[in-house]
This record gives sequence, structure tokens and C-alpha cells, in this order.
Amino acid sequence: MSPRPGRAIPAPKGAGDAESGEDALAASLLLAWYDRHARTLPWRTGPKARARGERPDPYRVWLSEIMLQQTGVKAVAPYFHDFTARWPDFAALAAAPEAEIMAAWAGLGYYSRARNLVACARHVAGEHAGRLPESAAALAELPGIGPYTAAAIAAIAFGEPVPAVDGNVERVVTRLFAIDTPMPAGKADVREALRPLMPQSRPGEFTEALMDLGATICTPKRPACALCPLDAICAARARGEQGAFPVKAKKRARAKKFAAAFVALRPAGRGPAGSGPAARNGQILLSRRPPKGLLGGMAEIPNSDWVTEAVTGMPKPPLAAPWEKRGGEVTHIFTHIELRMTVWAAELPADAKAPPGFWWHDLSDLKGAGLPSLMLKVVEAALPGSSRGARLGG
DNA sequence: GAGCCGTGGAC
DNA sequence: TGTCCAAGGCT
Repeated sequence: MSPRPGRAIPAPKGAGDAESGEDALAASLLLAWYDRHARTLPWRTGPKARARGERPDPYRVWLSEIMLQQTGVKAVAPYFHDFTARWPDFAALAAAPEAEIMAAWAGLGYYSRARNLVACARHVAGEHAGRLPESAAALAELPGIGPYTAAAIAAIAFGEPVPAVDGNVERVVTRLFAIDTPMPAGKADVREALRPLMPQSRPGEFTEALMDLGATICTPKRPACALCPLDAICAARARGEQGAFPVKAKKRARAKKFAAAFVALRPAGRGPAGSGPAARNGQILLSRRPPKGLLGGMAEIPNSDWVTEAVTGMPKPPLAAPWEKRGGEVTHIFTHIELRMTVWAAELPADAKAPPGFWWHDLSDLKGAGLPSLMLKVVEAALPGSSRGARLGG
């Protein structure tokens, strides 16, 4: 049960202990590698500027860390640019309407992050004069900031030598020390194994180095051990068992669910009648999901209850109209649900009123509607081509 | 501790 | 086609 079976002699943990020789070596090797191979990312301060004493903007570090929770760098980058351009600091973000921020987050997923982002920004702006607290312990009190994010911000933005264990670090460290405690319980072992490695001088860069190593060299499949700075001291590598770490439990199968979506359209209220298919210049009926739960707080295409059996007829629509099945079926995969939505559409008169809680939105500004990806798929199925310009992953 | 909570890319 | 996974947090 030792957290570090790969080490021959456990390091003493007494107060004031210097790093063990092996720990210091590992940290030194990793930082030297980072100096040559650090990824350049929009929210970072690179090794050269760091050496001049510069630190990254805590607001940008915080924003990036929230966006990067369970989300790849490639997906985050355009959202990060958009957010920092529109809201450059805590005060600006705190002053923005929540619906606007939710719409800007649309497509990035895990929408509770956006709600917590707003709550956190307002708390920091209101209670902390627009500045983040600097310790991991204090950061962890803020909404949307858990153990990992608190440690990452504290280390990267404020220089606190605390171990931040994300998926990358988990993989690197379980392999380095051959830690075989199954996740997520084993995360505590990873944290304790990492703690004595944390360099006092460059904890932020050390944290970034672990993540870069995990993202580019110590990958889940086919790790590039020949290029790894820790190759010679890696316990899993010595055994030839890199693929065995980290140990994880199997995931449950996804539940299948069925529903119907209702794409209600009305022509533009004024101006010349459009030539060709009038719908793309018209409006679409939207509603808002309950504040919590799946897609909580997001705009949506009106839709039926989600049930476990295939839908045969037409469920109750949001308003009376000549509904027709159009665009077949949309399949969308969530983390734990596979959803199949049949798409119904109807053209309404230009003066059709939106029922209470619903509103009409211009199809020419579909992106501004802030629809999550599932709902964009529904629109695309009903009106091919209409979502051009929206973020649809193509 | 375990389930819930998005999305898109890689293999 | 199915599976895993990505800088996790909340309940």
C-alpha cells in the first residue's frame, strides 16, 4: 500500500527536510525539459519572461483553469480569446449579465462552470476588491474552484508550492512511482508522492511542466518514453508496464433516451418578402431550461420530456401549429446519456405570439441565441445551412 | 464514494 | 462503431 513502491528508500518527511536526492533530480530534469519544450499558451507566461520575474495575470489563469476542466486546449482557445476580449478582468465579468455569459459559453459544455464563473467573478469583485485570494486553501472556498483548480492557480499565479493533480499529473506520477491504487481514491497517493518534489523556486512552472509532459510525452496510449526526461527514473518504464497506469474502474454503460424537438418558425416581421426559403430570414421559437441539471440555464429548442422508450406519435408541442416531421432524427451523446430526438417543424404566421416563457429569435443571429450543441444539431436538421456561422464544430 | 454534468477528437 | 479521454466540481 506504499504510495511509492518504485522508490527503494522512502524519503524522510521531517520538518525542514531538504528534498531527497531522487526527488530533486526528478524536479531538476523536468524543469530543464520545460525550459526547452514548454507549450506556448495564451494564458501563460513563458520560461524566459518568468526568469525576468514576470507572472501570468491571475484573472487569465483562473479563467483558463475553469475552461480547461475536462476540456481540451484546442476547444478552449477560441472561447478564451472571446472572453478575455469582451471581459478583460473580474470587474468587467462581474458586471456582465449572466445570460450573456451563458450564451458566450454555449458549445463548451459543462454549463454549471459558466454559472459558477459568474458567481465567482461577482464574489471576487464584490468581496475581494477584484483580486483573487492567493492561497490554495482560500481559493478552494470560491464557487467552481475545487482541490485541483485551487492548487493550480495558487502555484501558477501566486507561486505556492502545492501539488495540483489533474488527469495529466495523475498519469505521469502513477507511472513514475508505479502507484497502483485505483482512481479516484489513488489521487491522494499521487498528491502525497508529488508533494516532496515541488520545488520552492518554480512551483508554477513545475506544475505546467507536469501537465505538458502528460499532454505531449506521457500520453494515455503509446507514450513517447524515448523522449521523456524522466525515462531513466520511471518505475513503470523500468517494468515495461507504462500502459498499466493509472489504474481505473470501468465506466457504466450509457442510458438511451428519446424525445421530440419542435422547431417553430415565423417569417420576418417586416421588410421585403425573402426570395427562396423564407425560414432562414425569419425567427425561431426558443425557451430556457431549468437553472440546474442537464444543460441547466441554457437556451433551447422547445422539446418534450426525455423518456426511455422510443416515441411513436407526436408529444405535446409548445403551441398549436401544423407540425410536420422534418429532418429525421438527431442523435447526441452526452457523458451518461445517448439521446435520440425526432425533429418536428411548423411555419407560423408573422404575427404568431410566443407563449409565456418562450421568445422569438432571429435566425440570422443564431450564434447569439447561445444554443448548446445538441440544439444546434436540431436546427441544422430542420433547416440545413441555417446554422452557418454558429459554432458547430466544423 | 458514486452519480451527474457536454463536447469533440483520436484511435 | 465503440471506447476513451481532456487542466474536475458539485451534491
